[in-house]
Amino acid sequence: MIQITFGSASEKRGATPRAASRGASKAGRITDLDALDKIGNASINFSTVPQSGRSSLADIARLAGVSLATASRAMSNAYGVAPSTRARVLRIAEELDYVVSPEASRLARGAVGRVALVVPHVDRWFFGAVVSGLEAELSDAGMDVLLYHVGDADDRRDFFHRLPARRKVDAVVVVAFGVAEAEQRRLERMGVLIVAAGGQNAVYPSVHIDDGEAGRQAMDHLLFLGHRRIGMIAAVDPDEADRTGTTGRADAYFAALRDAGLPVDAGLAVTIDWSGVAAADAMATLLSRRHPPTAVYCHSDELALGAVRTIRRAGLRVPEDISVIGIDDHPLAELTDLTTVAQPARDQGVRTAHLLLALLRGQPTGRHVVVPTRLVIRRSTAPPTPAREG
Amino acid sequence: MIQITFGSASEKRGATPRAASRGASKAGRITDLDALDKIGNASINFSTVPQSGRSSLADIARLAGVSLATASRAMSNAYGVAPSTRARVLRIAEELDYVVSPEASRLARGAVGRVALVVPHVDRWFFGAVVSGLEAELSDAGMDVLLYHVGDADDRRDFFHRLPARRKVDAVVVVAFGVAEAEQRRLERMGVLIVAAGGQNAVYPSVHIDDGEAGRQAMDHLLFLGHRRIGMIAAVDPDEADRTGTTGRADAYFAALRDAGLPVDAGLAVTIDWSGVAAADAMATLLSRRHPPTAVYCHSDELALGAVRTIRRAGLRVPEDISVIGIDDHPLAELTDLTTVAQPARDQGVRTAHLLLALLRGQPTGRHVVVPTRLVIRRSTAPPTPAREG
DNA sequence: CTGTTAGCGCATTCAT
DNA sequence: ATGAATGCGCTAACAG
Repeated sequence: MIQITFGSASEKRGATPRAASRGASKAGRITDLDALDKIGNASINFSTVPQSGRSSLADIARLAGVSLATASRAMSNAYGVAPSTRARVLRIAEELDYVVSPEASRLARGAVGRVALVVPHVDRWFFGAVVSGLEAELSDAGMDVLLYHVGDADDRRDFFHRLPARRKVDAVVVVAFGVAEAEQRRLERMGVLIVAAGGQNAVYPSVHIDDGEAGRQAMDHLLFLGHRRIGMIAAVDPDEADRTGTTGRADAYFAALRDAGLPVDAGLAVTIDWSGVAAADAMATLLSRRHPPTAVYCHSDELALGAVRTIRRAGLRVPEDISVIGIDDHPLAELTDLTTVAQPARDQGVRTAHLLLALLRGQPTGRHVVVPTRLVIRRSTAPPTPAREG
Repeated sequence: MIQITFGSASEKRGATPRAASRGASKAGRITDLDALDKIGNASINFSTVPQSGRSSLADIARLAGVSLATASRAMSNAYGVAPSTRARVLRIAEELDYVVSPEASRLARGAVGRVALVVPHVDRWFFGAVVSGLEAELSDAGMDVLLYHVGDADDRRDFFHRLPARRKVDAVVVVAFGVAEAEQRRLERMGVLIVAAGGQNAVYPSVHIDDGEAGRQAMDHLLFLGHRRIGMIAAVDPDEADRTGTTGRADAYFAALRDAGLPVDAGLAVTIDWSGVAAADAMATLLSRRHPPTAVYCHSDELALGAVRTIRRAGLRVPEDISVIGIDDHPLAELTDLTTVAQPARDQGVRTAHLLLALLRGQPTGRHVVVPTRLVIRRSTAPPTPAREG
């Protein structure tokens, strides 16, 4: 027979039941779900649908003819209960569609099994991808994922003031943003594990790319192609001014120029916030120089696309007249033939989750994971045209 | 009357404490946080950081010289407590950095104050934007937001099998995807409110655009420009075959053609999944026709960008040789000068949250909200070139 | 307005 | 292996 149970308790019980259900569901999804529906109740009418979890452990215990304690053990502990008893309890629970009350369970146990994700922009690709990776691994580990979106400075201030996740989670993941010192202290008052995903953050365990290296790969590619007058469209998060930010991408620009023995033209580096349209404007600025660059290094693909738009509108071609390179390997970079330095986004989320879980379990682990980036050459970069080099 | 409130008690505490802290924060964010940190403890050393919530309501009550009940009331109820008493309790709580235990509170209260977001792709712009809107409104309302990512068919099956959110939430929001009938039955067993965001879903209260109308706007624009041979790159979610899907965008294509008295060339409509690279391939297919279209209507901006890439690689120009239109108004559509039918993404999330909250409070409300779309003309569409009309 | 008293549903000692 | 008894921290009657 199909032997499935749901809810938090069942999640800890080991693989047996789920394996069984998978085995029994070869027939396909729909059929499978239908079969499940038939367990315990045939009627599907909405008003008749038994609301899961309307019964308590006590009910189960009574029906199974065991004590509350035994029922509890049967539901959660791997041993300490006779196999036959356990089976009986589980069956009853199944029939009643019983689910343990997470509130009660957690209250009694003390643990919470939840983690908070603090994200500045869920709607930007990179953040979404990181969150996606985090969610997958964390929920696989049986944890619930709470989402906190701190878009603007107000959200942010409010979050750190109120710490709404306080006492609700075992850990918090700050996704790709720097945390100011004062904010750090607030965070620490939560008394929970803190890790950073996708942002260089020395104070917390973290996984991130090496921004300096990524920038260097972009710049070196441009230099290798023969460009000597390279512009930069740099971005900073307006809220990050005083934080442990990632200036690595900007530093790389100057370092690469210096190492190549090239002069730095202050007029060729413009700093904006992370906005494509701002980048478009910035590109216009660069084109207004007496000697515009033959190539532009942008801190992200989105910025790069903004630059490309302006270049095209000016009647120039990419890459024949001006080369453009970004960082990220945004999905649309492939569609827009943009050369870029790829960073694994989802993977950073996945790894952060692993780091987090290891830390939570007290397993030994490194505090920082650096994931590699790599140059992806497409059609937005090429050697400079002699005519324009002058 | 129904008198429901959500969130942990401390969140409802009224404006007094927060107002006070805000009042003291005129000096700026950092200083402000510093000030907060100083309340109750001066030492910041990590090992000395008082873990918030290590004290219980009982402690507060004792220190404030009141009973547990009064302390509880002071923390959560708006009235029934003498202002002076309440102030005292609140102050003590503040000093001890006390936070109510959500588990205990919810266990005793019965309510949960949480909602689950079920999302197929957090890393795609539209979904991220909807989630962003949902999160903002829901957390403003004091609700916690649980995220469930059901990427592929396996995730999906697993979610509906296990219903991991069972008993953990007051409501679930399915973000932009159809729910098969069998899945509906599973969902309903959760016995909670279900609403749909950003997807046409007749069975649940929902907010969405009119896909047929959106498609019609795109097609009509193309027709108005004079195009007679229009291709379509249609997309369907591979997992959505048997669900209450949105075929509206595809239907609009045929309806528009019919209304314009134009013949339908089966070879000009190709259906793929929601992938830009697949769209690029599809465009190649269209270009391989004996009479390629002079304009292409794509079900999303991402698909449109894929089409544009192929067109350009073929040495043709957009829009001179072939016009391309999408749907969404993805942020990058602006940067890539793509003409499109804009749909409000974040706003759909916001409105869904409002709908959800109203429903939860038992307030009267319509079951379905349709948000408008509008044509955004950029530079990827133009009248057909006579030479190519042949 | 405030204090007393029961639970909320479950996980754990202890016993047996 | 199982049962009885406590307690997790808080809220909601119910008195006073």
